[in-house]
Amino acid sequence: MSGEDNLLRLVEAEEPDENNYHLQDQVGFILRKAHQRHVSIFAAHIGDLTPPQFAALAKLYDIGETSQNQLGTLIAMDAATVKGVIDRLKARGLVELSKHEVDKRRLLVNLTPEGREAIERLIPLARSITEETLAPLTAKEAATFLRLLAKLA
Amino acid sequence: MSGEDNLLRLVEAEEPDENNYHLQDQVGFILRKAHQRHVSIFAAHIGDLTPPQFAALAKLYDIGETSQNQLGTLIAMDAATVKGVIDRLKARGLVELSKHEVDKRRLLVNLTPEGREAIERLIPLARSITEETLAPLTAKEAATFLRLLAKLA
DNA sequence: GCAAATTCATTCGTATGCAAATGATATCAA
DNA sequence: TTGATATCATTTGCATACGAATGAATTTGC
Repeated sequence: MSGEDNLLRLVEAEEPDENNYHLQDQVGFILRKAHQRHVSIFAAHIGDLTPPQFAALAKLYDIGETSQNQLGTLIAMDAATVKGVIDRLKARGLVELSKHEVDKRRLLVNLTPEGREAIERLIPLARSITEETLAPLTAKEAATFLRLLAKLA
Repeated sequence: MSGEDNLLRLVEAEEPDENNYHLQDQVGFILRKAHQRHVSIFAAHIGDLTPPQFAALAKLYDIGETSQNQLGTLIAMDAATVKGVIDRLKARGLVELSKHEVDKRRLLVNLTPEGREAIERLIPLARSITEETLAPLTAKEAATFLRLLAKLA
């Protein structure tokens, strides 16, 4: 029956099933899809800010004023990407920029009062986003997943 | 000691540690970093093709000719994104386009001989990429991780 | 103390990724 | 049959993401 059909198919294909490549089983492909799903959940909860923009605000709220480059390192963005993100946050009045007094290469970034207010308002929503993203897993599975995911990141 | 310092810090902050928001512990942030790492590994092994371009070729190799829209569904890309990917693969001679005889809305996509040759050459490299991406995990952890990741994607 | 190397930031080019609007075609339903 | 819907593809606009090149400022090494 099914087994014979599979055997026949494999013989016809002249290669065992293990040698076939299934895109949908590859970690990179699934990782990309999981990330897409998260971004979609994020957008449904926080429509007027992207995850990278939120990350920048949350990190500034956590550590206070820092250089654009240092901020990029902390939120895993290269220099070109972080510049664009900060430019857009600045245009919306959520962060302000200033020059480092000593090291003239550095551009300091800090939250404005509006930015602080925004991030304080958004953090509860971010908790919901995390919760919804992990909703397909049990609490135990979610803990395991986060532990293993952190190892890969 | 350390315990007293922590207590003091929490009292000063006037909130328990559980109420703090740590960006680096959020699933979305780690997911984004893990995806970035995978893309970087991919680029180190396959420099002249991106993961989405590879996904398109691999899926066409798997299922044969299909419409651009259907291909997008199978590789998790919206219509606008898949168009750009296919345009670039076409410009490189790896896929060819044709009109559907019956349904004039549809644009059929198929591998060229060069595209077939390319994907056959690249699949072994893709296996290495998967392996390297999962390298921080044991075999058992990797199996668990893929199972849980699939639930989220 | 000075030349070399490094760091910080910017700019350019290319490639996803998605929302929204549009046009062409096909299907459904009254 | 025809009018309303739905599907397929394209285009535009915006937002990451990163490599490479550039320039300014700092640090290192000798």
